[in-house]
Parts: sequence; C-alpha cells; structure tokens
Amino acid sequence: MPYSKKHKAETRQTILKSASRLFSAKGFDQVSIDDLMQHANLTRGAFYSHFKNKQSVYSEAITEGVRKSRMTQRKPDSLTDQEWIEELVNAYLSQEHVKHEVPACPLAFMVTDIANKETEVKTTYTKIYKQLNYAIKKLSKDHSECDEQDILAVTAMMIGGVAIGRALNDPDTTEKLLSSCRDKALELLNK
Amino acid sequence: MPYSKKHKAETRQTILKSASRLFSAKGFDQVSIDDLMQHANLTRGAFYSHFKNKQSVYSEAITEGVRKSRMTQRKPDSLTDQEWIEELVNAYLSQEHVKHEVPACPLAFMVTDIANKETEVKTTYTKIYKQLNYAIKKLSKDHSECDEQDILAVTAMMIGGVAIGRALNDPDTTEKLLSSCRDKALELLNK
DNA sequence: GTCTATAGAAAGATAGAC
DNA sequence: GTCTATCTTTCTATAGAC
Repeated sequence: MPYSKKHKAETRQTILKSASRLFSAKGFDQVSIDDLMQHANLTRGAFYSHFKNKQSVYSEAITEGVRKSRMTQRKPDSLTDQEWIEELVNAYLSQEHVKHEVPACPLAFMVTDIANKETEVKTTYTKIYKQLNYAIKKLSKDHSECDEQDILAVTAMMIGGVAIGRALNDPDTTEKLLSSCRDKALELLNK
Repeated sequence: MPYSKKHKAETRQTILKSASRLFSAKGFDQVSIDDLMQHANLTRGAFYSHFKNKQSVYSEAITEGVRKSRMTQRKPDSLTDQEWIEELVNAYLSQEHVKHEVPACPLAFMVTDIANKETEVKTTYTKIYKQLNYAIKKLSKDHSECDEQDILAVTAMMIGGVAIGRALNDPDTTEKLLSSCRDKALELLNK
C-alpha cells in the first residue's frame, strides 16, 4: 500500500485548512478546486479522493474554521469568566480579525455567502451560531444578569460589526464601528 | 433614430432594477449578465450598450437598492421622529425583510459579497453605510440622549441581525434573533 | 492516492447584421 | 439599440495511467 491511512488523513486535513482560509477570504465562487489543491501542493484530480464535491468541502470548511477560531479555545485558568469573555469580545471585534490576520470566524466572514446555499450548509451555520450564543451564556451566568435576548443582540453586533468592517473602505469608520460595538457589547454583557 | 433617448433610459432602469433585486438575492457570482437581461426581456448582447461591464452594473445596483429600500423613504407628517424611527427599525429587523418579500437593504444582503470587491464597490458601500447612520442620528437628536457610538452599535445590530437571519435554517431562532435585536436597538435609541 | 488529459458546461465580452 | 453568433476563458468533474 503506497499511501498510508495516516497520510490520507493528513492530506485531507491540509486541504480542509486551505479551504477554511480561502473560502472565508474570498467566498465560495471565487475559490476553485484548483486553488484549494495548489495550496496543498497537489493537483485538481486528487481532490475527489477526499471530498465528494465542492459543496461538501465548503460545508466542512465552516466547521474547521470555527475549530481554529479564538471563540472555541479553552479559557486559561488564570482568568475569570468575566475577564475571558471580555478578551474574546475584544479579539473578535478587532482590526486583526477584520483584516484576517488571525483565523477568521465563519459566522462573520461567510454570512452572506451561506444565505444562498442549500440546507446542509445552512444547518451547519445554524449549529455553530447556537454554539457561540451558548458559550457566551455559560460564561456570563455567574457574574451577569444578562438574559438570552441580550446575548443574541451582542452576537449580532459582533458578527455584524466584523462583517461590515470588512466591507468598508475607510479605516477610521471601521475603527469607530469596532470600538463602539466592543463597548456596547460589553455593556450588555456586564449588566 | 429608431430608439429614443427616453427608451434607452427606461431600458437601463429596467436592467438596474433586476440587477438590484438579483444581486441582493444571489450575490455577484450567481447572477449572470444573461440573467439580468432575460429579466428585462432582452438578450446578452444588448447589455454592453448600457453598462461597461458586470462590475459596474453591480456597483450601481447597490445605490439603486438603497434608493428603493424603506430606509430612504421620507417620514410621513403624521408621525413623530421617534415613531418613524421605531417603525424603520421594526421593518428592517422583520421576517419580511429577511425573506426578501420587501426590497432588500444592500447593507445587509450584500455585506460579505462586497468585502471581496474592488475600491469602487466598497466606496459605494461605505457611503450608504454612513448615510444610514446619519439618517438615524438626525431622527434621534430631538428626543434621545444617544450618541454616535450607540448608533453605530444599533446599525451593526440591524445589519448583522438581518444578515444572520438569512443564513439560519431554523425559523424559531431567526425570530428570537430579530425580536432581540429590535428590543435592544430601540433601547439604545430611546435612552 | 496522485497524476495528466479531457470532456462538458457556463459565462464574460466582442463583432457585425439589421 | 438590439439581435445572433462566436471567441475565449474558466471551472467542475471524470477517465485512465502509474
């Protein structure tokens, strides 16, 4: 057997990693299977040994993107829940995130792209969206009075703030937007 | 002259109308020039008498979309500023808007699509984004203490709420999201 | 499993007739 | 101004050699 199972799994993972980065950056249609494979130092033809088609790698890339993003990292023991949540919100609504200098959150980077896709993809989006809200809820419950409505508003502000920031052409406006969302989000979360 | 100037202007407007609807619904790449022209009962070849290329009609479609959307309508004299702003926020964060049963706001429907485009398109987006914030500021100044930060947070919530709502697969979650954003947005605007 | 080659389809843009 | 025809490119997906 010239190729081990381990090798196959690693190749698959490499493709998925490129996929999550490229689809976030450029959207479904602007990324070709050739692009994905070139980033993995492979050629087009090899793609179909790993994924059924383009849509299926896109769907998996969403999950992969969340796995790598800051939001799903474990809280360091040195921080309180409140400190950690503050750090997460600030990192989310940051220039680095908007400029994609850190792993992108698919919830913000892919939101419009996903709206036009099939059930499978939207179901994945819905799932990770609920996870984000649940994670914040859990981190807030001990030190805050905020309820589910507050949290839904906060995540809309976070996702919206980052998505809008990416579409703007004016760095000053982006910075004002991000800082406003940071302040108002933390205000809602710390009440 | 077999075709009048008026006829040309009308044809152009018809194309633009299809463009604003289709690009909002499906995104840049999923709409072909053929699609646009078929909706105007014309064929591909005629397109280039009206627009330079696909990108330029996309750019104009953003402006056209805003022109038709609720947000730019004039306030009826029978309503106070406060009543009108409440109506606008509620209409924006509504199921009808998310489902595109009323003209779509490009700020929400095209946000990710635009992030990956060239300067011209992003400049247009930035302009209408600022217009939205300015319009709300003007409507708020007489009855509310809210500042620019509040307004930026509110519009992020509005745009984010609608964009996320479109990507979700679960009507209950969408409804909870929309109603939470409505409540929190109006809370910020009425303080 | 990965490669090259290619089939087949779609779409942007142009040319020339009317 | 609008039509049909066409050039050209790009891309998904498959076939077959290694």
